[in-house]
Amino acid sequence: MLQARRNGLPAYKRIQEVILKRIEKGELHAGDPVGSERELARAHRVSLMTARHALAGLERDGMVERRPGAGTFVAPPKIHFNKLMSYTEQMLGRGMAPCSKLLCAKMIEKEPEIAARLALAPNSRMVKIERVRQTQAEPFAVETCYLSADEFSDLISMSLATNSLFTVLLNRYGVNLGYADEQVDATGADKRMADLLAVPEGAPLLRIRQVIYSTTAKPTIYVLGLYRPERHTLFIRRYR
Amino acid sequence: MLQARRNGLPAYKRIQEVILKRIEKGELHAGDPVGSERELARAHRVSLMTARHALAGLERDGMVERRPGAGTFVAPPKIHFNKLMSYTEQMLGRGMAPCSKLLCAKMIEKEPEIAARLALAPNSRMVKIERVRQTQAEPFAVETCYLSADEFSDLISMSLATNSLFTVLLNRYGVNLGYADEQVDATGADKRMADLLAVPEGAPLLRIRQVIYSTTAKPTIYVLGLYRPERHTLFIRRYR
DNA sequence: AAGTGGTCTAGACCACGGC
DNA sequence: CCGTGGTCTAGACCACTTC
Repeated sequence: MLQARRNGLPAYKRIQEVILKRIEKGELHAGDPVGSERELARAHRVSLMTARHALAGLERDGMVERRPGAGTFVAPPKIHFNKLMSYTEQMLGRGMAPCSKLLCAKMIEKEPEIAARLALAPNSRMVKIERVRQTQAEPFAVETCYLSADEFSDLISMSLATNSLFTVLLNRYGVNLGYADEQVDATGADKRMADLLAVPEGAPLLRIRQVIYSTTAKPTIYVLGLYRPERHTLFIRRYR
Repeated sequence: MLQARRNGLPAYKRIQEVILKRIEKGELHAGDPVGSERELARAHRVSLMTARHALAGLERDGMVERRPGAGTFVAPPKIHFNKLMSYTEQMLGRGMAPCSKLLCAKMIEKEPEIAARLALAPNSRMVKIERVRQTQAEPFAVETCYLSADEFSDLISMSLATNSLFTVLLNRYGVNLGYADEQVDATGADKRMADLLAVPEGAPLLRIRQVIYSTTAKPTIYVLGLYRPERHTLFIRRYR
């Protein structure tokens, strides 16, 4: 019969999308059976192996659980550990309104240490964007982003107060972000930070240095974040 | 022909093991082709789908990279991000000698907040183990572990100065640790910590609270760690 | 053009779970 | 017992990369 490939999609992906949509719509809840391999194969008129491939993929993504001899069931909603999310996404995920104040958006050069983090030549021009993150009127973080000026020159003129940097990068430049390496430690607030974050000078702050890579493994953004510990905790899950 | 299942192993796992062993032995290096699906199928006398299944599994585990139209190649050795490792394992992995000083190992009770982290009744008895971690003579962390006294009562009499807690748990109690949830923030050193870590009072410290779960998802150890930031940085990789 | 991975078929037997 | 997922066969066509 050969794959019909309506939608241009492989059969196994079509099956996955049907199941995902049913979960999304609320037709299927955690613990509900999603249908056996044989059922799905019959319903979608594909072979067993193809239905199986579809379910195996969903299991790998943590969407379903397969229990030998029993069936395949919708997995309980996962807490997203170790996920790379923009500030906007993080806030919305917690049901809060993202709110930040732009401190500066300008060109810099001769910052060889920062350039090195982005794998650029030592004296490369870079865009620097500094923002205070806040909940209501209370500041809880200062985040400073650096990007290559060559690639993202007109970023400084964009409305980053209202748009997520991630979104701008994707829509304006077609850059998809893939993963990030973070370096976490603690430091004391200097005078300026103390002022911006409304804490005493020398107060302990959580410092996160983050290099965000595109899906093509190119270092794209360097972020230096300083967080008030009583207002921001980092959650990590480690696996054996 | 039916699967012969010598070794009692499925064919695809046998194929995986053969490849993994060749990498381990140094016969195959990063970038080397591991053989095409068709080659492997012929060599192991299995069908294409089975050889394919073997390679797909290795790819999921990050051991090989598959490039359509080109072939399947040994993946570059991966840095172990977000891995749950004992202090001993971490030190050995960096080529350093693990060294720690036991401050106390005793029974406690009436610590409802800690008991709650381990999903125990509020007034449960627990084992408390407090250790200073150091490189040479320089202290860089204080780690305090809590475990259920019911299950691990004779832990206090064991030689934790020489043995990894992870190892003791596995060998003595048959407990296999699976994953951990960490909560990271910053705090200031109180008088006692300042003393133990040889820093000024109020100095910023990285604080990591960790609940370590067994492979059966049972909360087993609660660890409170305080780290000197200039001597200890946390590395995390986040994925999109 | 030859070879590779990606998708797919239409069957098969096995071990295991729940009734 | 019957249905489930887990493994496997012996073929096939497609899109792609490499030469």
